[in-house]
Amino acid sequence: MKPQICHLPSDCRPVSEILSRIGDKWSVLVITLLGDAPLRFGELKREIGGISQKMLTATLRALERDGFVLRRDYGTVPPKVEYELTELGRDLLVPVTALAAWARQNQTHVEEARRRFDDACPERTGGSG
Amino acid sequence: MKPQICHLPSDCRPVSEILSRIGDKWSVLVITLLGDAPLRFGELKREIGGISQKMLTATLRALERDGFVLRRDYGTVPPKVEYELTELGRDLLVPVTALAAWARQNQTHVEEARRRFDDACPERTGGSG
DNA sequence: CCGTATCCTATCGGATACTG
DNA sequence: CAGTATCCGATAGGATACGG
Repeated sequence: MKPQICHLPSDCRPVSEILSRIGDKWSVLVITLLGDAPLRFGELKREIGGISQKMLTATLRALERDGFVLRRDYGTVPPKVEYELTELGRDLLVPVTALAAWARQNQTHVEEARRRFDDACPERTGGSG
Repeated sequence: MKPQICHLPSDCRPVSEILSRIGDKWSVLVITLLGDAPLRFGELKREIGGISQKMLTATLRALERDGFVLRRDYGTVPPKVEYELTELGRDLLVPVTALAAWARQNQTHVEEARRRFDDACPERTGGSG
């Protein structure tokens, strides 16, 4: 997810960067789960229940690359790999948790707004006013 | 833009929902700009500088639908349409701003982590080999 | 058990042309 | 100026098969 060109004050670039990263699909989910406790690959997959190996791997790789997640390979047979949040990851968890709290608190407002919009929309979408 | 099925505790669903919405591409940018002042369509487009009409329209529609943005059509010729944050939108601005602040503060840490990762596993970064 | 590679589809998102 | 419709490339992401 390239952050595209941006002519705005310094606010936009890092924010779009982070948002594109953690807002991608499963990242917040993974971060939240790992914020609770370190988990193995399979445990994460089972907990999430709906993610493909490919996406879980990609998500973890990206998170690891960004320094949010630490991959701990025990090098055993059968393989055992544990993932845990780094300090940066736990740090990120704070504003993410705040956003999560907001989302839970205002969830119904958003849903109502959507219903209102969808109800008003078909009569409006043709013209303005 | 579906949030997919999710078997997790109540945390994940609304968060993924919100994150998928505002983390999509331009939404945070638009919200941040409108958080400063109401703006017309063309002003937004010029300020962002890199967004297409299609995407700006889509982004604003989605934001309007979710109740974050109010579309004010003056019904004049030539057309004049102003967009501003609703109360819900301004409310959302709070955790988003917090995340933005975090992003700015930790931007270098992330970049360093990426460099470290790319330096440590050059053969894995590309994915194809 | 922990991945990787490939295929395939849906969506994202830009460029462009057109309307009112 | 504000917005829509269409075409097109790029990417996200699931299903599956294969490998250590």
